[in-house]
Amino acid sequence: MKISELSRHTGVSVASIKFYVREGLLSGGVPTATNQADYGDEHVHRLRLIRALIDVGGLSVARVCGVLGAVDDHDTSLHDAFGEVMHGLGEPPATEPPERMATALREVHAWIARRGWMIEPDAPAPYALAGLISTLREFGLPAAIGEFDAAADAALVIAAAEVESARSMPDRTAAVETMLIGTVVYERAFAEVRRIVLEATSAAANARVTPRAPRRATRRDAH
Amino acid sequence: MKISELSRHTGVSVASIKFYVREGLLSGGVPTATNQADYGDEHVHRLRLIRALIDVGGLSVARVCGVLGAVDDHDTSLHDAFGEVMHGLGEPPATEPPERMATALREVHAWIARRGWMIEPDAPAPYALAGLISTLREFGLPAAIGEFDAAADAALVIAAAEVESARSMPDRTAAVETMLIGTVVYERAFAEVRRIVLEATSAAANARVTPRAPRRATRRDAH
DNA sequence: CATTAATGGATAGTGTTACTATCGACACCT
DNA sequence: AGGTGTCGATAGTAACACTATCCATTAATG
Repeated sequence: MKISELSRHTGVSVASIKFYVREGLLSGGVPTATNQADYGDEHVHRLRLIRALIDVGGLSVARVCGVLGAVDDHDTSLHDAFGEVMHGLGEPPATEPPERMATALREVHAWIARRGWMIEPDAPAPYALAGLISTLREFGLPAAIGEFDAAADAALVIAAAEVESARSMPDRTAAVETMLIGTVVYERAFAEVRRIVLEATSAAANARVTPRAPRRATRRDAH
Repeated sequence: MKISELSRHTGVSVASIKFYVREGLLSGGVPTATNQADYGDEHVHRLRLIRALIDVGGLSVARVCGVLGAVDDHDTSLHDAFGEVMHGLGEPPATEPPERMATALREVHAWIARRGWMIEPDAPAPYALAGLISTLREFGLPAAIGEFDAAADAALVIAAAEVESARSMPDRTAAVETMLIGTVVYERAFAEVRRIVLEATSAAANARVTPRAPRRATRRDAH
């Protein structure tokens, strides 16, 4: 496959493909002459993965580069590679005053222990969650940790399915990629589900207050 | 309060505050002289809101401007303002070939109908969800719509609490702001919960395969 | 076989975003 | 009186993600 065909198959411009190769996200094609190289299905696949990470996950090119580095490093186990990936997906440390969220952080850790989960001590997610909880409280929302139990249960089911999908993959790379794409895409999917639910809830609450007679003119209807 | 004090209270540089005022995100202080203006608590609050939208929600300054415009427009109801906000939070339309995700879109709409939700027909979330589902399938993950039922139930509980919090606010602006901050921050919090769960699940699956005797040398331990 | 189009590799340029720095005139504070 | 703070305006900057151009070479086409 020539680079122009790779471009057409993936919808990524030739110039961008060259850019990704330069940046080390994508390996170059196999050279068949001084000015000719051959690209295969693995390039198509990798390119799709890159675009999903950038478009869906909102990662920077540099971040994608790091994450894919962990994917390609065959010396790490599936779980370790996945840990790397999780670490790479997280925001850079918030550099926030950690004492402001010390209470929330204790709650989060207690919650994790209560649920019996094993989390690496330097995982960024608990810190991030604690920061978010204290932000919510700052804005007057109560935000008890128990609110997340139902969300965690929902996530557990999907996570188990994802891990199962990944483990059933033919090779390690495919497994890591599956975890990766699952993490990024399901994460956004959860967010979209939440938005749908939120809109429905808001509409329902609105209907309760302004009940079932939409034809009755209000001040706003006239504007 | 002088601008330098406002800066110290919020951790936002004076130059950035000036920039936000220029861009219309933040109103200027009340001028007390040619070169003096007075800032109040509402500026502190607004600035925190802006930073939360940018840092937590990942919105661009332009997006924040639009969203805050809806917040400040007193001619829209709480629900309508919230709809504006949801619309403003979404990604710009994916410009993806919609036929590729037609199946997923039908499933999403059927699911929404089945759950009895009222969603505005031009809401971006269902399209986004459909796009994500077809991306998942493209990568070999089954992604049935029913997988999201548990997540939706979990979101429902929190959404109801959020709407309740918002409706109990003293004024409309505070209510919209509460919805806004809730949407953005809970969304990220859900994502972090998911990451914690995913890591725990991965660790548990790993432990099952390589059980409780980490000292037993494997091929990989030696590398 | 001549011509046109495409390729690889290299380097330089572009548009956007989110600030940041500087400036001059003026004002507050001690 | 003088040093710092401030306003409003304008210009500059750093990062990012491409995009454009160049050239020697080679594939594809008539």
